[in-house]
Amino acid sequence: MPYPAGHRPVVKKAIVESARKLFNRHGFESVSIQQIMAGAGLTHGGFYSYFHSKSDLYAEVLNCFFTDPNWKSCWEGVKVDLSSADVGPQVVRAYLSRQHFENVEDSCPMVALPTDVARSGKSARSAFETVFRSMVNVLERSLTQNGCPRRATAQGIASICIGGMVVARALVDPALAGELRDACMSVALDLGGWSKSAKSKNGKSKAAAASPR
Amino acid sequence: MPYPAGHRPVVKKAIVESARKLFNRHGFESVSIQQIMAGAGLTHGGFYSYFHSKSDLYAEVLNCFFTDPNWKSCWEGVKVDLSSADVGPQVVRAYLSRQHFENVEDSCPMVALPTDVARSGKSARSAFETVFRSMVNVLERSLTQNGCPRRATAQGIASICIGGMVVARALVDPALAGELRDACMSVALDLGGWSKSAKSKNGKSKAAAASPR
DNA sequence: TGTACATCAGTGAACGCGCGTTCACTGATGTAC
DNA sequence: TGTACATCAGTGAACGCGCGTTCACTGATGTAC
Repeated sequence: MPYPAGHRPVVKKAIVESARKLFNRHGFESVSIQQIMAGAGLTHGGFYSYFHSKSDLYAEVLNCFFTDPNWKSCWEGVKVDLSSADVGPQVVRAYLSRQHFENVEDSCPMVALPTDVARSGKSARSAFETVFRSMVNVLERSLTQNGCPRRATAQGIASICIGGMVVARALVDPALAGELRDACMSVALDLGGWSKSAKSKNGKSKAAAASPR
Repeated sequence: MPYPAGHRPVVKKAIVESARKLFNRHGFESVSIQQIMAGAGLTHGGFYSYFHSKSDLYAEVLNCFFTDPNWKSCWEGVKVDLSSADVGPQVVRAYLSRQHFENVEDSCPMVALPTDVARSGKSARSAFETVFRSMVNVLERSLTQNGCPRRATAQGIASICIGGMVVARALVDPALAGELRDACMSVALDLGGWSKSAKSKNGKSKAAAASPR
């Protein structure tokens, strides 16, 4: 063997990483196996000793994303502490950050690939669903308890974050994209009861800031 | 000529319509010119007498969407009266309706194609931006006046609608997709001050319903 | 009205190309003796 | 330690295929006389 016994998993991970970045940037259809393998420093022929098909790799890319407990690659460089009580606003701020907006390659797959996934098979959509459920759970746990439907609010906040980023990436005008990210961030923080005015004014004005009348 | 003089525009429109439906369903890359032309009842060879390239057609499909002042094809069958004062909640309800969720072919392109557009050239993204600005404007005009940043709220509502639908389409579990649409609808209506509790209780509880504490 | 011609929308064969996938082979490594 | 062999990760040529695009041609229509 050209490499130590434990080497294949390392190579496999390199292929998945290469694929993740290329898929994030160009989508599923526009990326060839040759490009993916080249990104991992290999030739295309060896691909099928690691994966059954291109679709298989796609599902694995999405699943790997979920496997990472800290969603590290979701917003590379932006620290999110899952054990913190402040995790909700942290997630919102990181998700809608300029960093996450610009870093397409390391972006959350829910932002980069949602419509590709919607057109894909069960395994890809199942992986996507798991990622989404995780995000909603994290947000929900961070909402303070009361009688309101916290789960629905958490789903709404997640949708603003994902939708805002997806739309921002599709616009031409960078200024509008920035404005949209800011708007979504303030609305989302407000919905969660995490906005600055909420903290300073205690429980009443935070809702008023998001609801215009 | 095999057809009356004014026939070419009709045929061109048929090609655009065929392309719109196929792009909505399968994305830009996965649809061939042969399929598009077949959908319009023609063979592939004639395509280039109507369009310069496949990308050209793509931009035109998106532009046509904007051209339609009533966004008819956005939610085929769901009536939205743009002159009504209630247009905001009408748009939200139509956008997140089960009908719009299921009707992929006639779906709003911001739901079906946002990531395809994000990877495309300037013309496609410019068309997308115009559609988005229109949606935000319609929502903004429907928000009642007060000192709050109505534009930011309108952008947030639009992002919930688009994001909620994009995510719902990518999930495997239909029940979760339905729950998500409902959650986004209630959060969005609440943000706009259009929820039922807002109407009945007058100005205070509508905010509380969306903000969990 | 009838004939000859010009127009041009649409056809379908052909082009080069890159794709996903297969597979016989290479050659570096580990193992047996 | 040295030799012969087995293993197998990775290579690269080859496969059939469908793509976007081009273009010589067809044949139905409109026009001129």
